[in-house]
Amino acid sequence: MLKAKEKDQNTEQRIKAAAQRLFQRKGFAATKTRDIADEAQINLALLNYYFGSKEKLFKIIMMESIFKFLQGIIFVFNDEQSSLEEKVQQIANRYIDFLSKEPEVPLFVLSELRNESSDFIHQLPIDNLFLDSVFAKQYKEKMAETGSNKSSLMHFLINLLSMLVFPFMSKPIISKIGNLNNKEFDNLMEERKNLVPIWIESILKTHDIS
Amino acid sequence: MLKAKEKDQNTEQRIKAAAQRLFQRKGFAATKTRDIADEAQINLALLNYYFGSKEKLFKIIMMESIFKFLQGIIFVFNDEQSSLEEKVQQIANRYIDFLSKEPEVPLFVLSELRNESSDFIHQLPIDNLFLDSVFAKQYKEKMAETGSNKSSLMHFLINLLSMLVFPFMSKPIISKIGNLNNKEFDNLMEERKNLVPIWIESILKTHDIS
DNA sequence: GTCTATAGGGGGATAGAC
DNA sequence: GTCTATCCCCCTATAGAC
Repeated sequence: MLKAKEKDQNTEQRIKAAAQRLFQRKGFAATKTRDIADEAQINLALLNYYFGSKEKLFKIIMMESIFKFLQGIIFVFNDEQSSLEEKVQQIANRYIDFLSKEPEVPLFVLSELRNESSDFIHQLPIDNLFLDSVFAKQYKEKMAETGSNKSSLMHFLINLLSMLVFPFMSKPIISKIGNLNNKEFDNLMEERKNLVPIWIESILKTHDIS
Repeated sequence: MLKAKEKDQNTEQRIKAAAQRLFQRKGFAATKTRDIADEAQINLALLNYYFGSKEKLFKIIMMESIFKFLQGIIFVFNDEQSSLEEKVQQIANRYIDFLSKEPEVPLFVLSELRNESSDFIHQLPIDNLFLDSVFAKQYKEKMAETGSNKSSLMHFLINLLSMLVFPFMSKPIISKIGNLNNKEFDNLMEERKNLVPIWIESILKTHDIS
């Protein structure tokens, strides 16, 4: 099905939009070029005309998805103006908003990434982007009395991302376990925008990270 | 490659073990029956002889994986003897141990589950298993003063599972961001056995879940 | 740029010998 | 139970007309 705003898009954009939906929903191997052509309502041959091959098209979608996935944090990490607490709130807002719109992205990225043959990860320019970030520096300062090390910093990041991203990935199970319909699930996620920063703060105050 | 202890297994077991490794690592669509036959070092025709079809074999692996994934919590939920805090510690121990051995399970289960056409979820006997559990009852009692509702209970469960499961699913990205080798990553996970229960407790004491 | 037709190969499954 | 040989569909990709 074409979405409303895609009706006047050109062919290339239509193919990309269709490919994104299908790849993200079903993965590379389960998505057939015929499905993409149908979804975009274009002729199958046009996929190769514009993108060369299924794999090339996939790589484009994957790189864009990874970028979106990291976008939520990368730009916030090195903001010199905001405090650590403000950064946490920023990240929470960005991720919940983003994932409410595109909930399939993290599962898509991570499940295609697990195949070690795909070396998307090594291409990413994030080598010490986090460890040397303003975010990490502010964390160390805040934890100076308690004594912080790399482990505690990583736990901090893991906890933040876990609480924001995992619920969207596990939506089917969470909804089933909690007997939630879509609206109830969305409300729960919206609540987490404010709750996660509070919880993260209370974890930091625990001071038992040693 | 055959693992050591599989050398003396019979053919059926070998096929299942190989199928499990490949399905969990690459998913249904990306796994070829020929790959499974090679991995198990058996003749391709034997796969159909024992299991009928690729899909039937897959369903067996999937049901077993889902069971393993839920096993970590289901049996703990309704233990009448242990306190809520003990249950949290139990779940942390079980999940970290299990996921350290079989880290691919959650990503496998969740990525195959997202395809709504697969109705594995509806077959699961977990309808009000959690909401009516001893675990949930104990949570309500503990939170009685603060005032607890279904939302806060679900947030509690989501936080617990997130902090335990997500880091294993995102290992490639976490390792890359934190510049961690496998040993460092494993150590970090082992630390979380004790840390997650502490953090969960400090979140509960926040009393800002409203 | 867009279409039809088809090449070419891969992959699931089975027949039938042993 | 295990093997070889093979069927046949489906999928990606392309040639070539318009």
